[in-house]
Amino acid sequence: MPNKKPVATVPNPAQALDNQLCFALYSASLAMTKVYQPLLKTLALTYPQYLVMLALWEQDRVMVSALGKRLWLDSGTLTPLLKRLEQTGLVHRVRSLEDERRVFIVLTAVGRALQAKAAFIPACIATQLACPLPEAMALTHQVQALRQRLAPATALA
Amino acid sequence: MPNKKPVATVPNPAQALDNQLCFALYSASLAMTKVYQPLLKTLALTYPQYLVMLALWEQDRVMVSALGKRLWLDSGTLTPLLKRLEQTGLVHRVRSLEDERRVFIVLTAVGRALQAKAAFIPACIATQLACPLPEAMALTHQVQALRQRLAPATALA
DNA sequence: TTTTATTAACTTGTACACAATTTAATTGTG
DNA sequence: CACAATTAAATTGTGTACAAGTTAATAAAA
Repeated sequence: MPNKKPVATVPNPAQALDNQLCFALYSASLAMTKVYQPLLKTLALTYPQYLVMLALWEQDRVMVSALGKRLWLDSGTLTPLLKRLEQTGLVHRVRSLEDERRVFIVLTAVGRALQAKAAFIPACIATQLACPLPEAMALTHQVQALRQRLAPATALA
Repeated sequence: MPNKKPVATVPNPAQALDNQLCFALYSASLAMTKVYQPLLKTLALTYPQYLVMLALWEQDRVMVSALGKRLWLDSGTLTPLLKRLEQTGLVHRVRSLEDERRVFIVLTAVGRALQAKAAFIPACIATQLACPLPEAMALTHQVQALRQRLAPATALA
């Protein structure tokens, strides 16, 4: 074992890990994923796939790029994910005839039916959050507002 | 092109994407990463590597598992990341002589010196957040509290 | 109307995350 | 001491994320 003691280097609070909003978001988001995972396993969905399905249950027959805009993800992420959803029979990927660059994502009957099977999840999560609904909603709005403020800094298109 | 119109399926607000705290966190965290990225590029660090360095600047000469506890990450994630940091000369990975299962992570001189070079980042981010500091701190605490509530649900050890 | 520019999706390569398993070392127990 | 149980890190395999570049199709401009 190294024979020196642990070294605390800094007194710069701006660099303290626990003062980083980014780290709070990052670790909370990962922790959230882990809470969803056992529930999603029963549906054979990954967490990002679940988000895609939530978006499609609201509106399907959308272009890959529209889905990306909704989820803040690019085609490099979505294309392989959507191919997996197609392979598991939840969506169809339909090339547009009018404009063959476009691919529309359409729910299959199975994909649409999955919505009812997934309906138990929000309540289940709410229980595990141990957080009053108004408080959870307020936090959701604050985080959405933050994302909105970050968007112009990152959007290139 | 599919000749049917877009289909809005559901009136279940619990399944609405914009009501999901998980999605707010997920997308905000990814957006945050994109804001950091051009800054971190000047330091040749990825975003998770930056978080590891923040942790090590607070305290180095720590076991991989201790670092994992601090960052909520497991050895499957950290081991390859730390090997990359070792290759770029920022840390040493020192196998303990007392207990050869353990690996201590120790900053190199270069790794320690990087802290000063990274000191500009928090202020730069704060500017782009366009968010008053007290508000950002309050949000940080709320998200940390949420993570804390999620932890018992996910912790297995 | 050729040419140029733009667009949409896809592909490639790198780096996470993490479940599940493996390896090796240490500890605990009889 | 033997030996089962535990521990720490590493490995393997799958699935994101995304930058950068490609391909093919459409739109715009000369």
